[in-house]
Amino acid sequence: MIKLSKILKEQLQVALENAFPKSSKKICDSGSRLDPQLVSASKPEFGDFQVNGALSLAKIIKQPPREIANAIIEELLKNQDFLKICKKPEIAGPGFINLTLKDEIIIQEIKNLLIDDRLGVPLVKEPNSRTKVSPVIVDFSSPNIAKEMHVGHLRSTIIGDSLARVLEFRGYSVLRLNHVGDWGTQFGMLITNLKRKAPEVLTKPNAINIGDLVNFYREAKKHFDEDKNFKDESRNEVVKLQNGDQASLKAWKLLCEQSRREFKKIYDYLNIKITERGESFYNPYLQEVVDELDSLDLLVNDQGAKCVFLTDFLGKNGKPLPVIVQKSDGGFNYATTDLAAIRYRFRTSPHGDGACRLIYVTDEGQANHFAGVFRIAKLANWIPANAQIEHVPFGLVQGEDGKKLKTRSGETVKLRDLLDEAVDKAKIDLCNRLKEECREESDEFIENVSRTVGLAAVKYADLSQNRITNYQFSFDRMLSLQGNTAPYLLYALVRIAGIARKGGTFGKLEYHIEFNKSQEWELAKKLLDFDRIIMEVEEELLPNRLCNYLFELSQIFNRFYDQLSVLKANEPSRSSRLALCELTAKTLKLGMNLLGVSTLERM
RNA sequence: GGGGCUGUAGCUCAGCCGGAUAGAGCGACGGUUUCCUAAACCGUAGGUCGUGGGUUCGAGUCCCGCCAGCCCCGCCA
Repeated sequence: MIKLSKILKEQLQVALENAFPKSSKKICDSGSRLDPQLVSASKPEFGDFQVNGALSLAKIIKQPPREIANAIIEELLKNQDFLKICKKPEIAGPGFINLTLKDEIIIQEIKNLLIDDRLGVPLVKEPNSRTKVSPVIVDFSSPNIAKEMHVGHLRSTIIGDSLARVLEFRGYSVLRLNHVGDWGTQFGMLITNLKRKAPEVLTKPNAINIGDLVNFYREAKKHFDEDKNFKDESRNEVVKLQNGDQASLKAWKLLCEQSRREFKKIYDYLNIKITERGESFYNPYLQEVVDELDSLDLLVNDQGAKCVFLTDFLGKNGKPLPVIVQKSDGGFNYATTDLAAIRYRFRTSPHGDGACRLIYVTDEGQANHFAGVFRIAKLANWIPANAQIEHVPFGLVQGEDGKKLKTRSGETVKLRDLLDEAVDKAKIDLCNRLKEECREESDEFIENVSRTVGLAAVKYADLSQNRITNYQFSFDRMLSLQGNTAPYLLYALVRIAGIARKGGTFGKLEYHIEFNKSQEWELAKKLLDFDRIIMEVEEELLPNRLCNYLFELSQIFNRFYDQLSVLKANEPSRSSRLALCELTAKTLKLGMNLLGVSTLERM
């Protein structure tokens, strides 16, 4: 319905300018236009849209709001195009104008959506366009090599994937980057341990697996902390690695490959596509970054470390915040890598990605770090004028006690274990219900349903909450069959699939549609709102807006389903209701797909 | 000390660029099944939007102060 609301906005604008030419000209001369403030109605009894502009314009125009509203309406009534779209506008309250769409317009819109795979969501570029659209980069997930993924990676992975999906659907070319921790001092001890414990892995491929590797990490850490010789050797190993020693590089590569294989299992399980480009990728650019900052006179040598002091960010004691880009030992740190990454990602090919928008999905704790790094990138002129760079922060995953989520024994929860537990619980619920309902289903059905429900529950629970706040993780709540949960949405879809199985025909070419019940109108109007929501998610990068919409849609559908029969209705209601079912299913499927959630026909 | 985020019903949370009488879900209480999956639907109860000011036709929303919780603040990421 965004097309319609654009048309209405333009008509209102014209009406406003015709009604108040003097004020309008004044505003126009100052470079803007009078804003009618058209928004969707806050309540059904106010119609479909409300115009708030008359209230705030009262001061500028120097007339009471209701008079202004009246004048706007008079102008609107002269416009034949407007009269085709809306019923007679009404003034309400202190000066709101309520607009209600004509029935035939809504029905026409529903028909349009039924044959539109994009459900009204515009493409950012034409499919045939030859001009290359610069990519949007979504930087998300980013686990560390040689460690297992844990809860800490959950939100970034799920939210990042969903945002990437929405941007892709809008037609952007999206580069999903996994900025894995594949470089740094920890590799010294890992390689040392590897060389001591299992020298054969350097000659034979695939001689270790991640389970061992994780133990290796623990072991290495222990030796490093306790054994002085080991420590020295590790430090030496870091230097060898950085200097490109062949054996060390081989060991490093092996570690990365093994890790990568293990990460891929999780991404495949979650149906998430991501391209690995670790920190090490930017190694060749680190010195350039420091040199360039130096040539711009941004660097200060402080206690041996090269720092950029940010005068508009205050650190301790009210002094400018220092950001270290080269340590006193000559090494680089994460700020340097992040700067090199920003520089590379915005630079044009072949020396960069040529991105137009850069999105970082990390926890809120890194807000300061990114603010500082972004500021330096701006000072160094690495961010093109039209480009956007954004940190998309999210809150902590907490247990039901409100503290950081841990296992019963107090350890970090492994991502794989968490997903398995969700699927197991979904399976138990499913089997109980099958028993109660005396249903017989194949093992394959049970496995598929429990996996889909379990993973959907985990993803949806995370996405359905405003990402900025801390998120209280609860298997019971997310798997609950009531409320704003994945199973509730999946169930609405299953009900529609049931109608299709028992005689409903979807995918017609011609639709004859007539509505005469409030439940039909309410559902129809909700369906028209999908495109607006997607645009909003793209702009605000808040997937919970989409979840909210899908939940409300499911609620409205369930009411419709409960109170009106579809297959047993007489024509033309039967066909009209079938059309609503079809469009509801399309909308739910597309919406959940954009959340990265798979759907089911039966459950 | 400086900075960021958060504070809305018993619990978990929505709340759009400031807009009409602040919304869901869970939990509680009451009701609905010859019918397309009742995993649903309908109804009742529940609020000083942390707090004190300010801005204005209008503030949960914007600005300032305060309180509480979490996080960050030079060689980890």
